[in-house]
Order: sequence, then C-alpha cells, then structure tokens
Amino acid sequence: MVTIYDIAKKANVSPMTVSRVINNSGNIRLTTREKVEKAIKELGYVPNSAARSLTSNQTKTLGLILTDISNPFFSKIARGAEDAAVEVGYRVLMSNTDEDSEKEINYIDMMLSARVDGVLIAPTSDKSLDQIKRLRDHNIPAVLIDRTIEGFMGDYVLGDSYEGSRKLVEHLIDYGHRNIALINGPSNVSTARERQRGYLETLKLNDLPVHENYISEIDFKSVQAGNTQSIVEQLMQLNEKKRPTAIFAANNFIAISVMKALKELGLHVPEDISVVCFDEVEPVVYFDPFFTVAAQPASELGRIGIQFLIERVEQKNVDQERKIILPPDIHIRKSTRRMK
Amino acid sequence: MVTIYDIAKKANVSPMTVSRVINNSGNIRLTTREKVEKAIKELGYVPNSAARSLTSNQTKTLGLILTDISNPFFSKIARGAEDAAVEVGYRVLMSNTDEDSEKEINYIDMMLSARVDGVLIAPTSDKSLDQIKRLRDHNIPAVLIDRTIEGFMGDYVLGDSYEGSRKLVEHLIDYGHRNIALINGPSNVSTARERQRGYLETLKLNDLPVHENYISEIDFKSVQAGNTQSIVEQLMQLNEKKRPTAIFAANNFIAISVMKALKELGLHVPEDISVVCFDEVEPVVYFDPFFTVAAQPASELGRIGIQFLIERVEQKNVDQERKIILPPDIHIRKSTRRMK
DNA sequence: TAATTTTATGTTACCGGTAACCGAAAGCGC
DNA sequence: GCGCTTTCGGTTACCGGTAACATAAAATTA
Repeated sequence: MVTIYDIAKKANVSPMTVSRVINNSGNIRLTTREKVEKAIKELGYVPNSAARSLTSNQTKTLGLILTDISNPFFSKIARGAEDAAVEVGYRVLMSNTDEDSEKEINYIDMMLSARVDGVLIAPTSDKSLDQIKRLRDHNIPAVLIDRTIEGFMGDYVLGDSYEGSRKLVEHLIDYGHRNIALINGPSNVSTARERQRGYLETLKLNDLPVHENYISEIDFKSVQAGNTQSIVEQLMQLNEKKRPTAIFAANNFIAISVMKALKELGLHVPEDISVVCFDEVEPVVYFDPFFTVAAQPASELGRIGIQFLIERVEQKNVDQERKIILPPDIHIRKSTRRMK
Repeated sequence: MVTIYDIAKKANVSPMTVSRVINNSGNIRLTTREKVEKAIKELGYVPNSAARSLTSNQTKTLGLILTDISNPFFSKIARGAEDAAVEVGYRVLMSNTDEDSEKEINYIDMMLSARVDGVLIAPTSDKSLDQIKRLRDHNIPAVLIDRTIEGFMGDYVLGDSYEGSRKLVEHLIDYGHRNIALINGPSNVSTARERQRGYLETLKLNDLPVHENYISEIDFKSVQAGNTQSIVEQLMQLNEKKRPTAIFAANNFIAISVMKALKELGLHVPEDISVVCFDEVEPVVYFDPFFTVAAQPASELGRIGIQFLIERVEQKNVDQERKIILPPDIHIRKSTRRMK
C-alpha cells in the first residue's frame, strides 16, 4: 500500500511536506506542491483514515442504529441520514437491531470499537438508556431518532405521534365512527405510548367510552405476524353494538397484517370496516393511494438527525438540548369511509 | 479515552500482556488474565480498531455500494448483506450512488481511504470497471451484485434477468398477448440488456414480430418519472392493430409509474391492458397481491454477495471466479389477464 | 543439582499519519 | 552588509495497538 513515505521519496521531500500538501496546511512553495501532487497522482495514493484518526482522534464516521432498514420507513431515514452525512464528509456505518436489545448492545460495542464520532439511534426500548450512557462515557454523542426514552438528555428528532394519532382518530370520529380499536406496537417504545395517548385523549375529548378490549399490542415489524389474525378475529367477534367499525393500526406493517387478517375473514375495507395507520405504505401510494395515513417525513428525520449529530460532534450549539418534532401529514384516502 | 496503557498500569502489567489477554494469544497465567480482565471491566475499555488496523492491515469493514437503499429491492439486499457481515464480525459502510458515476467515484474514494477490506457493489454502468480496477490496484477485492459489467473478472451474484424475462413474456404470450411492449431501464445496465434479450428471444421463439417502437428506455428509479407518461401515451396512440395489450416493465418502479400513467389515461389493469414487471412490489403484496412479477431473492443476493466477498478477503477459494445466478420466482397475479 | 526446556511477561520497533518544534533560506529595512 | 522577520521544509515524538525478539521464572530432565 502506498504511503506518504513513498510519495516523499518519489518527490524528494520529507513525509511531513507531503502531509502538508494533502491537508493544505502550512506554507508550501508552488513548485514543491506540484512535485508532490504529481507523485500522489502517479502512485495513486489515498490517505489512510485509520492512521489519521489515530492522531486526530476523529474517524469522520457516524453510526446509524435502526431497527430494520428493509422497513421502508427506516430505509428512508437511512437514506436521508446518509445523504446528509456524505455532504459534509462523513461516512456511515449501518446496523439493524430488529428491536432486540441484545443486538443493540453488540452494535454499540461495534460503534465504540470503530470509534465513530457520533451515533444516530432509534432505541429499542427504555432500557437502551444504559447503552447510550456507555457511548457518553466514551465521549460519543448520540442523537435519538423516531423514539424517545425515559431519562435521556440530549437532542432528538421525532415524528409527532401524539398529534398524528389525534388527527387520525379525529378523522374517524368525524366520519361517524364511535367504535374505534387500536392495534398498537409494544408499549416499551415511546411512539406506541404516544399514539395510544393521542387515541385515548381524542376519545375522551369526544365523550366516547374506551373499551378495554379495543386496545391491543403487537410487534411493530413482522408483516406476517400470526397474532394479528387472532386479535382481529376477537375484535370482530364482539357483539354488533361493540364491534369496532374502524381500526387504528399503529404503523404501516401492522396495517398490512390487519388488512390480511380482515381479508381472511372475508371483510372488505372500507365497506365493512375502516382502517387508518401511521406511516406511508410505499410504493403503491404513487399509483393507487389507498390507505388513510399519518405520513411521517422519514427522510427529513434522518437528515435533521445527522445534522444535529454533527453539530454535537463538532461542538457547535452544545449549550442546549434540541427536540425537533415534525408533524405528520394526514392523507385521507380510500381505506376510511363515512358511517351512515 | 482508555487505552491498553491505562489497563496495563492499573493491572500492573505491560501493555503487551493486556494485548495478549484481549486477543487470547500467547500464554497468560490465569491470575494475570483475571487481573487484566478486571481492569478492563472497571475502566470500560474498548479496543481501538483504528490502531489495530494499522498493524494488522485489515479493518474488518466492508463497503456496500448500491444505487439507493430506499428502493425496497436494494434495502433488502443491504439487509441481507449486513446480516451476513455482522455474523462473521465485519462492519458495513453504506452508500447510495443514485446510478450516478460521479457519486460512485467519490464513494470508491471513501472506501479506499477507509481501507475497507472489500466492496460489494452494484455498478452504475460499464464505466464502473475503472473504479473497480482502482480497488484492485489497492488490493481490495470487489464482488458485483445485481449487475455485471463488461470486462470484469471476479465473483458476481445476480438474479437471472434473462430467464425471468423469458418467463414473464412467455406467460403473456400464453395468455394470448401478441403485442407486448417493453419499458426498459437504461441499456448501459446489464440487467436491462438481459431483460431485453429475454424479451426479444421469447418473441422470436414464438414467431412474434418485434416492433421497434415497442421498446423504450427510461430511468430505473424515479417513480414519478414524467417521461413514462409520454411513453405510455405514445404506445396507446398506436392504431388498434398495433396497440400493445401488455406492458413489460423492467422493474417495480417502472411498473408503478406505468400504472400511474395508465390511470391518467383512464385505462384499467388488467381489463384494458396487462402489466408485468421485475421485482416484488412490497409491502402490499402481503395483503393484496396484485402484480404479476418476477420476484428476485434480494436478501439472499446480499447475503451470498457478502459471503463471497469475505471468502475473497480472507483468501479462501481464490482459485476460481464464481458466478451465482439466482432464478426469480414468477408470481402470476391480478395484473395480467387472458385475451379472448 | 545443574542443564534444558517451557511458560509467562517485558522491551523495542513499527504501522501511517500529524502536532510541535526547529533551522535554513529568502525577503526586508536601514 | 548586518540583523530581523517570513517562508519553507525537515526532525522528532506520539497516537494505540501488535509482531518479533528478549528474558526471567518455573517446570522438566539428566
């Protein structure tokens, strides 16, 4: 591998001069610079980041810890994040926790040994706080994305789960629905809690009773989750007065498994029952917008998250904690219908 | 930041002993090992990969160069790749070229300076060969994924575009279609060429004429591509005898923009026209399988690609070039119908 | 018990850069 | 022509590990 020493020898200067040319630091005579640049080109030299980071104490690398990039919501976050990072000269290491705190721990280890300059993370649960503290102990700033965790002090970038939830339920009520079930994600994830809060408060504000068995909890991610089937069946078996006329699915994946379950029961959406959810259902939305959703600006979340992170890394605006909460866009489409 | 020197001091041994404990190399007395491990735990030491890679000449990091992880096909590849890499102790740096060779060059530079041990790449076009050569010059193995490029010598992992294409067209012909249009990706991408070859040969084998204006080329990625509209309009303006009764879209994104274009023309699928495409249209397929597609095992492609790459990195099986071509699954669904 | 081998640990140098310091050459004022 | 300031470039040491070699202590053998 070509090093600055090879360049130095070829250009007949000291390695330090080569370093100076590369980093545009210090005073270098034009003729010397040209000699060195010629040698660099001829030998195809590329600086060794590892060596550089050893003295500079920064790697120009950021860690991205998400639950699953094959989930369109997260892949958009990842894309926005990567774009923002590259624009200002950072690399991105990616990882997928699958909502599993064991995996999360391992990835944090990986990020630590890679000496990333910062981490953008969608924590698996409140227990993640310990892991983030571990980063802190090593002076690695972390910015939370999509989810908060109790006790975390620092920046975060979120979609407004509460507000989106309120508007979705408001819309259903507006359409004449009174029996609205919520199929939520796990309550140890903040977005699930917020969506439930929005759901409950909106019902209350509209003087609608809350039925205990209207609320259930499943995994946020498994599209083919078997338990959705039984949850939906139970809801549909309630007597006519109590049977929900609308289901609020806490995210797009849950919505899809709900659709599947309803289909198996021979029910049609929206004729027999309305369905709303969080997050866009891509890419069908482009030619056949079907779901009434609260669409979150995922790519924007990723972009802002990285911007915040880099500001922390580079010690700008260290004075305050910033909490950006981006409102979702409510798109009323064909999965909801007005009650007669 | 805690180093082995801090550990050494605390445990009252030499740094080398600490290194040996960490790497399980050499002979260490049990009591010494325990002393050192205690110190490591107490100080929360994590090895510095950069320093390590400086002597070992490997970073345990792989580069993943794809066109766009927010495209479900590539995000699945990325997921499969990341999983396979982590399983054997490698990290993954990700990047998105957007089919842009400029960006590709920059990312190759990034990978070079990061001294990744290997690169898994979906090249933007045949011109990418120069970039891959640049990696070679630095002794960094590259494995191609999804696409081949002319003149490349090495491993690659592909979906069988030719075979998938043949089967899709075969299916359309079987359903009685005679006028089949192809809306292809750019011909400087191998998958587009292969899909066109499959299309042409299948027509020929069935003694169907090829109309020049049945074949058009657009971008592989922009869902909202304006030019799809005009292409579809032109096809639909052909006189009744020549007007295509089926469109073969070269990938899922093109299919979606075709659907949109057809919709704007007031045409229904499959009543007025049939549509087939490459790649699954996720995640709707789980509750409402609509498109007749040639589904590629994306995650599997990523996984195998990384396996091949790591074997190259670790110098196993260096003797031969391996070319894995995974067959797509043809799913006949509702976007195609039998001609009367 | 002395010689020899094995085990356990330390010392030194190096990986590829860069910060900090230093000195020669060139420019400048008088 | 002499002293002073800039400009330009070199030397040295260090970042945090590890390979290679060296050596002390313990175990084995003669």
